[in-house]
Amino acid sequence: MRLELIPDIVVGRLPRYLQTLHKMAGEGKQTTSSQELGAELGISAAQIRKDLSFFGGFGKQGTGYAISFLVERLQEILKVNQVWDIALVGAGNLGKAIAQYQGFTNRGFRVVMVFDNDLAVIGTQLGKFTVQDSAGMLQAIRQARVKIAMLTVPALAAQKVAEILVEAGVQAILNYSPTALTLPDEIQVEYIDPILQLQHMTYYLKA
Amino acid sequence: MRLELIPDIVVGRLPRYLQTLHKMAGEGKQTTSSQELGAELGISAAQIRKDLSFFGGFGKQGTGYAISFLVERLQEILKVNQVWDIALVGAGNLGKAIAQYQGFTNRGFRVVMVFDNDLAVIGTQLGKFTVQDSAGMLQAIRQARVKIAMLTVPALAAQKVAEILVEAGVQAILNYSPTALTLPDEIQVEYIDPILQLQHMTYYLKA
DNA sequence: CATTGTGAACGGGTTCACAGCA
DNA sequence: TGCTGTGAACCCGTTCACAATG
Repeated sequence: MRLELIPDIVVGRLPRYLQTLHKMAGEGKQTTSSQELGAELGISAAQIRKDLSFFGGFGKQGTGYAISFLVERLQEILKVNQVWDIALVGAGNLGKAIAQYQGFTNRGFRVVMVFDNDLAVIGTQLGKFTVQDSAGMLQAIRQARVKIAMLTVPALAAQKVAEILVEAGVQAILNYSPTALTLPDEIQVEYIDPILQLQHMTYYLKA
Repeated sequence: MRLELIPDIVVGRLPRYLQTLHKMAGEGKQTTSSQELGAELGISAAQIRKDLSFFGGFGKQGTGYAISFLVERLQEILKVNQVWDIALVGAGNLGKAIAQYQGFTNRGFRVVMVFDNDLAVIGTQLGKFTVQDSAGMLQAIRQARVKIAMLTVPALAAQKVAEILVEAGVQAILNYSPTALTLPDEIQVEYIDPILQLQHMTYYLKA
């Protein structure tokens, strides 16, 4: 369910703005303009101004936007001015890679638990995590009040696992399994499937 | 560059149709309707019919679409009725996971070479690949006429590596690095960045 | 004087509704 | 009768253009 006081497509662009602003800040820039930000992202200046104006007048005529100020506003809007705990389900190759990924920190997220149902994997150490038995997943997630999960299980298991996650109180799922999930409207679901994106590109390739 | 005889947004939905049709075929179904397919994907029936009609009349009034026939047509349209070779650049945690991923086969893709610039990794075995020195990347890709690359290198290296890939003749890049790439218009680029998708979802979460 | 914020114009994607056909 | 294919209507996101302002 995405209640649309603000168009969802606008919300979807905000993280990209934030990403580029972080990069600019890292380069020591203090200020930017809708023009400059747009050029970096391949988005029109007018669109960036309009998107930001949904949330308030963050800029100054003549000078543009103060980067650090805009970063703070966007973090507030996206609710990433806090750290969200994430449960990772599926400790296969991909799950292992994600569990060890360092890039979540400082962007509002951290993995706090890893589950699998494979006896050969349960109990093994994965970075700083011990892989837990997914039999106890519902309880563990509910108790820790984790609201976000990443799903890296085989396609056939995804729907079932997702339903358990929802029952455990998870409100947002990032699904790496190549399957569309059917879940209640109020659950946020995003998909990552490299094959879909590759196939999109091959359409445009010369044989 | 995406020349628009067919709207790009339509092309982007075709892989999803294909994915669901594959699943239906695997369940033994022979036929489906725009209604049924749409329900599965959360897309309106009218939209599916209109999308498909850009490419031809694939259905039959009264009965719907023959799944195997539609799968073949979509594979043709997306040019995945062949196997595309992929070069993987970056043999870190994520690159390793992708190199060993079994899901590309039968969807039109296979990884054929893996590169890295880290001396500690070059020469090591990664599934059935030996990690090659990225110093020889340009030559190797050019010689093998590889047209698609996946990028799993650190953000700061991504732009530079992408430029080498383009020089080597790569026409499509799937970029897992959290950076926007600036490349010639005719190069296809798609991005995978879990943080952008997580931040999109947190907007809708209750604190 | 550069650049924002925004109402109005525009364009294109989605939905509607129905004719056509197995 | 059931479902496709499609022109027309509709809706919504993007671009335009300019007044406002530091």
